[in-house]
Amino acid sequence: MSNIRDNQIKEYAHIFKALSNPNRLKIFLRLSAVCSPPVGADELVCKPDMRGCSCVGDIGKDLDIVPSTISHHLKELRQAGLIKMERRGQKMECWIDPQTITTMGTFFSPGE
Amino acid sequence: MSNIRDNQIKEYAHIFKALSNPNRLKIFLRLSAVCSPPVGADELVCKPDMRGCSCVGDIGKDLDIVPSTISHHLKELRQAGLIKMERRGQKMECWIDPQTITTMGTFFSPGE
DNA sequence: AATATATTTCGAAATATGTCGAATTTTATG
DNA sequence: CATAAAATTCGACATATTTCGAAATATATT
Repeated sequence: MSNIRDNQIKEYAHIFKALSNPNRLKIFLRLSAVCSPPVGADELVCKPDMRGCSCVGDIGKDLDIVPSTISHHLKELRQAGLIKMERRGQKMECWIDPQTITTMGTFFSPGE
Repeated sequence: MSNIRDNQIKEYAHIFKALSNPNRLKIFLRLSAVCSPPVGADELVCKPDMRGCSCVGDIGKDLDIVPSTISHHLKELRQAGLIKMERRGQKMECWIDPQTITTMGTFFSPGE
């Protein structure tokens, strides 16, 4: 009894759930403000003047949360489709997925 | 240690949490599609051809959820600022708060 | 290879959530 | 006033979430 609309609703609910935790929302906003998406297919970049901004450890220091918790939250954001992640050496680079943000923008303005 | 930005983040998180449950999201979308805000200060209206659309019982029948649960969900949506409610006789009229929707629209398009 | 750094995985514990049914409250009607 | 209809409140229970610390894994450096 679960049609397509039902699945879409679950997807949106998933995204909202990912943003429903204040700490996860903070992480999201931090990434939003600071990081840009990868420029090429294989190459990831953060804004040069903000190097290292998107790593687990640094986010954790900012928010005073232990790495294991940050890792968990990032996983949730990723599974909801809000961010992307890729290992770069020891560190884990993560950035906002602009696709999903665009989709969400239209959600709250169905009129036009 | 909680500044203004921290409170704003909590408010947004509250809104996202309200929409994070599939059933609550369905209720929200149903109200979105069907009801219009009150025209005057004291007068509430639903679209004429959809009369009765926003009552607890009717929503419950649609979603196959008992009234007490619907009531609970509506309370959450209201407390998050997403909907407004007012008694009209035995029934409870509820409608989307357009103010909050507008606010949410800007959340996902900070650029312009 | 040994050590250091960064992250993830794995319990575990406290708290929160979703849902129901029963009882209560509010309003309408005979 | 007695009964019916609609909604809310209250307990209860199962499940989910948030967070941490310890242990494991991945990568870099000496």
